[in-house]
Amino acid sequence: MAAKSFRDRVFLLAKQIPAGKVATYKSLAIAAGNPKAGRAVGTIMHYNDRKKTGVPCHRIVKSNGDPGGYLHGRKRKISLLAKEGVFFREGKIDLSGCMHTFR
DNA sequence: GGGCTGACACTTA
DNA sequence: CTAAGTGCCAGCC
Repeated sequence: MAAKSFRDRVFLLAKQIPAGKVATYKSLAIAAGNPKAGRAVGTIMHYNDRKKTGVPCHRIVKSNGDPGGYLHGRKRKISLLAKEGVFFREGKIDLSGCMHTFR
């Protein structure tokens, strides 16, 4: 029962992200196999929340360090990340020390 | 099956 | 540096 769609791969990768770390939509898209599917990753997350998939979608941020969006509210996402140990830089996420690398 | 939408990324001004 | 526009992809109706 291998992954069927892009969506499945993205979720599996997102689940691998440990607390206190974050991955960019771009990184996820690349890890999933499509470096240009950054927008698709965001779309997928929007139609699938943590309650349904069990994926910590709040750990996914934009490539420029911006928190991006969240179906519960961007502020909620920032709060969760901060509690998990992610460092923030003037409202932006410190990717320099929290960017998770897939392998 | 086709068309619209969208939690992005990149380039140019 | 910021702002705006364009291009990309997958998912959903």
